[in-house]
Amino acid sequence: MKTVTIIDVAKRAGVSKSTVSQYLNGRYEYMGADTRERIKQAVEELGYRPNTIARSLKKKKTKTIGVILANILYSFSTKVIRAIEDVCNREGYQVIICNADDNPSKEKWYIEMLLAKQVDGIIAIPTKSNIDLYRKLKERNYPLVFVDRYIDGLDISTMMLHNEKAAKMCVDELTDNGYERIAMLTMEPISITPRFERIQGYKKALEDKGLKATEDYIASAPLKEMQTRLKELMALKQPPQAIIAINDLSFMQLLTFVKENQLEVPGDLAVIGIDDISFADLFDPPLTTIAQPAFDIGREAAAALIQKINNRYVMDADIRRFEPRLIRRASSTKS
Amino acid sequence: MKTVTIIDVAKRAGVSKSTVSQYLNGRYEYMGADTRERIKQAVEELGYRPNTIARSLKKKKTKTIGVILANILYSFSTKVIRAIEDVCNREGYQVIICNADDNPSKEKWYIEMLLAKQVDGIIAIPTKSNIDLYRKLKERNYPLVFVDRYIDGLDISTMMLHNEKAAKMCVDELTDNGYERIAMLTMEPISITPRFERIQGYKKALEDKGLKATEDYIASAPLKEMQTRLKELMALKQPPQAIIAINDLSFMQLLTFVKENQLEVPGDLAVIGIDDISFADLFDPPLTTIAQPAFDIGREAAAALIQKINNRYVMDADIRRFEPRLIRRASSTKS
DNA sequence: TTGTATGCGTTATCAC
DNA sequence: GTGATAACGCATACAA
Repeated sequence: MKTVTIIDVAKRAGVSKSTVSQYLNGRYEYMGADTRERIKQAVEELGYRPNTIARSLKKKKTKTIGVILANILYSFSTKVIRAIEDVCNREGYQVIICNADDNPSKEKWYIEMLLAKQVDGIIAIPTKSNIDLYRKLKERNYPLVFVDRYIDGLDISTMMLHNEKAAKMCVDELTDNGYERIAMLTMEPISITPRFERIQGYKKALEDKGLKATEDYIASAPLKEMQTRLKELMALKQPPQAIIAINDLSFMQLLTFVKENQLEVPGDLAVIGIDDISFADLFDPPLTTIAQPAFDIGREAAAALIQKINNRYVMDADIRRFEPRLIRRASSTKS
Repeated sequence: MKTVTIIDVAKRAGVSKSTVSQYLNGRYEYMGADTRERIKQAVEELGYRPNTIARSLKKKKTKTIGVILANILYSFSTKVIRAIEDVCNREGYQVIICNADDNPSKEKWYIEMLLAKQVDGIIAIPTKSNIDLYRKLKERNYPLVFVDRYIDGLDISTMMLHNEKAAKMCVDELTDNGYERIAMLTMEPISITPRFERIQGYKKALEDKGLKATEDYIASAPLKEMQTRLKELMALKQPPQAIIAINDLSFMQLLTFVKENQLEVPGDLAVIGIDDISFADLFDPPLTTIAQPAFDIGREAAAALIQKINNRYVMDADIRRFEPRLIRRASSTKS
């Protein structure tokens, strides 16, 4: 697999390699029509393919970006990635994906690798632990965009759901339907932005309605222990009449609990989940959800990153909030 | 963001860049302990990061692979990608993902880009249309592994489900439960490997059981028209008693149909689906599925590719079949 | 219009 | 043990 270079093409076409380079970069003004044709021929005959690596070394642009996320298996991440890849493809960029698994040292390793690979920019769903590294990049003016999670004091543009509003939508939908004892189910840790903000929004919304937000009703647990946690929650003297699942994974757990305990929804318990799970319509009864515009978020993140790469002006410290959307189905209606 | 190079490190440490290079590549035998220490210092103080691009240009290895698939939103692809990324990460490779959307020209464009980027190898869920390009790569001995789909006459190692067996499992499960009129629901086109083979397996399995496989019972349609197609199927003089969904997307359609027409499962209609959908346990009744080991497939694909890259012996023309697994739930039991 | 020379940041081959 | 120096494949300023 001997590689054919620009020199081979030049020889074949009987010109110098600069001329070929001109041709390859579309600067046709600088050559005769016949030369151009000869080069075209030579390129085809030799099956020549420019070596992007060499070009990158020279131009200091790789036309590649890196995306660091927790886990591509999460449907939000998958959608974000898909949207990012779409706009990148359109702009001639390619994307390297990195599953950091919410592991700071893995995240750090990926950042280092991406930088060593000279990627033109990075989109990340960051953990809080590499804040120093991110800060250094920011100081160097390195193109960087965050998604889903905000890191305080870093001033990096971030694309995220309007989490408080999403939680408020849940609460309002339930109170409108007459529910008063409303609990929230969340995964741990609760410190990451979306969970934190949704819990805040939940509390505020309850207060707005003149309801008290007791800590008892905020049920947090790691995924594996969620069934136990739910059992405790429902064993309170005053068990909730409705539960808000903070994201799709929690929602799955909640539904499993409902099913195993043969609770009637919404009769025994109303439920509503943030994130639009694929089978919301298929469940019995259909599930009310708050959808977040994952594709929009991904698209805008990619667009912003590319703008930064191109050195166009992008307001940094710019947290863009995306609107949640209530999809009303039967699981939250009046019982 | 002025880049600090190996030369800066050399100056700082008071040695030549060759020595630094030695150091960076771990050939410590060729230097004194003090030099080594000085270089280490210099690297840290300058925050030096080797430029992988330059290294790649010299070594003709990028430690990067490309993965071309139809759509990362499909759960099979997502799992495969995740597994690939895992083993690549462990081996120091990074992965560029490409959503070709089953569009041959997009696929071709991605292949060209990946080659231009000098990726060390490619894993693809190929369309049939770029067979010539793939053949050329194969002839050049370029590291290439296929997943999910087999291309006849190309002799490229392929990792895929034992599709016929999967279909047979469905049929057997249903006949064991007394069903005789068994239909199959599939997306179009039916020419791609998994669909084709599953349909074959379905036919054979029926014959094995002494049942006739009528064309009437093989319902194929694009996703959007599947509801109509199902209506037709169920309107036959002899409608099926059971339907096998050929993959998760078809299965979703089938379940939607069931729900909208308030059919009782498995009383009115037994159902079973290939691919393990996430809510199989949550549906009412729980859904019998045939799971395919997507992670294993991805892992083995990546392992095989890396072996090829390292020039270790890999049997090509080696189609590795992975075992489907029946997860028996209520939707296929005796009515 | 086309050609020459130089550099991008590394690695590798040899001298010293 | 260490240091020049020549590649790697391409882009570009400048000369012709």
